[in-house]
Amino acid sequence: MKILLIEDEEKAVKTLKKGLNEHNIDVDFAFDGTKGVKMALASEYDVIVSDVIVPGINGFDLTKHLRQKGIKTPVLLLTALNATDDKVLGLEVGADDYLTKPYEFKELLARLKALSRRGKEVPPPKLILKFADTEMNLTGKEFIRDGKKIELTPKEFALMEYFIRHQGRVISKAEIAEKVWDINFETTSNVVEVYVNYLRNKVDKPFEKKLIHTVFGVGYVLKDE
Amino acid sequence: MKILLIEDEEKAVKTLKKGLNEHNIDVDFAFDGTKGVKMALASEYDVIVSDVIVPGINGFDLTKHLRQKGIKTPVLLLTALNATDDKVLGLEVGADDYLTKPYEFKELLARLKALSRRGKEVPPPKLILKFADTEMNLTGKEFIRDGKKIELTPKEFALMEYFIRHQGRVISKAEIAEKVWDINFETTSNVVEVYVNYLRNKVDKPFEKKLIHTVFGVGYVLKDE
DNA sequence: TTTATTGCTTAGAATTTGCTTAAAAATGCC
DNA sequence: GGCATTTTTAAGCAAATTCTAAGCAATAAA
Repeated sequence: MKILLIEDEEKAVKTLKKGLNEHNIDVDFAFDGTKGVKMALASEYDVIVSDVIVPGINGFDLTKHLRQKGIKTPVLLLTALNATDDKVLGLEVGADDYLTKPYEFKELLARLKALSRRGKEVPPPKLILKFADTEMNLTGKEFIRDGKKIELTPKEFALMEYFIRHQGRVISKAEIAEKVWDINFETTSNVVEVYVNYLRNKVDKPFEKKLIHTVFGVGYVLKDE
Repeated sequence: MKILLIEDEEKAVKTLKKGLNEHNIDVDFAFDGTKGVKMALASEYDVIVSDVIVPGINGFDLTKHLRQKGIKTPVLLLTALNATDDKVLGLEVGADDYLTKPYEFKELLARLKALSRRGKEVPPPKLILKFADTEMNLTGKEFIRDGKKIELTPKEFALMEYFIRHQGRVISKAEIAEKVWDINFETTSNVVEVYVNYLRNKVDKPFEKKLIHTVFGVGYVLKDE
């Protein structure tokens, strides 16, 4: 196992490093948050352990930062405070566990093992929908056509997903409004048309084959013709 | 959207209710499983969210119970950290999704939306009318003769549908005007004639056999002769 | 054969429906 | 709170459909 330790008390680092090494755990360390973020981005760790109060970026912000960058490595925060609010904040921010000082080395070890196991858990099954030469990753919100990634906004993505889930069937604008926009009443809005237009610009225009077809007076169909 | 939340931690309920309400989601809640089942049977929800460990009936048994009663509302179970076995059991029992605590509110929201959408999906019954060598798909507004697809405008389609539904019977122009155009009074308009002409051009002209026949002074018949 | 009636065909005017664009409003992020 | 992005609204334009009207063709009765 390999962990990243972010801690500014030199003595603590030394003790921990020694203790952990004895249990076959490699330890990289950083003395401040800024350095810590850089290291976390640079290499893969099983767990990141950070004191909440360190120079530069503090533990909370560090966690937030990493999560925003898409780093999902489990984070264990260490703090002297036993404030419940801090714990809540820590978890909100994306940390996975919390340990208040002073703690027993055994406890730290146990949690590290648990977190490491968790990090290695098989990621939840990737939900992927496919249609013609397109592919959409529902968990990653990624849409690809002909190998090229296409950036879609959330609404565009939801609309495309609805199309793919009902490929080959003609879908009325009212149905789309209801299922994708949650509009249950008659509406004069033309959002659906606007978004179909947006989708076409991104998904169809750059390609030879068109996938979204209009059925006049009825709605739209997604088909490969 | 309206969900049922079964959770015994009062604080969690409060937080969730507030957060969900902000996203336009109505929340009913029950503090124990027994009450939860009763409520689920009494009203319709888009999604049921239940902690696995609640007083009375637990999340698994609750799901099983509801499924036995024929309730198909999607169920999202909340389980404690690292309980991989729980996941498997939950899904076997008929739950639709699981979320391990601690979870991000965003994630919960995303899954609720996904589940709500799934619950509302109803496989559309394909309505197809057939006559002679023609076939019409009422949901897709597709008309086919002799394997060849023929594009019809909405009015043309409606007229053809009326013909097929009354195949073999002589239909007066007044009847067509009333049933297809919603014209209930005497009219001097010749729309019906015009549209029969349009239909003939598309449906009969390119083929040997004619299907639409004029009965002079009376009306039209659809027959295969 | 003539004539009145009924039906057919056609062009284009009127209407409806869909597309596109820009800007305003709302949302989310630092 | 300001900024960037996303979503919605609104209006004008384009395309397709629907309808009207007029002339022509077919039919039936005289």
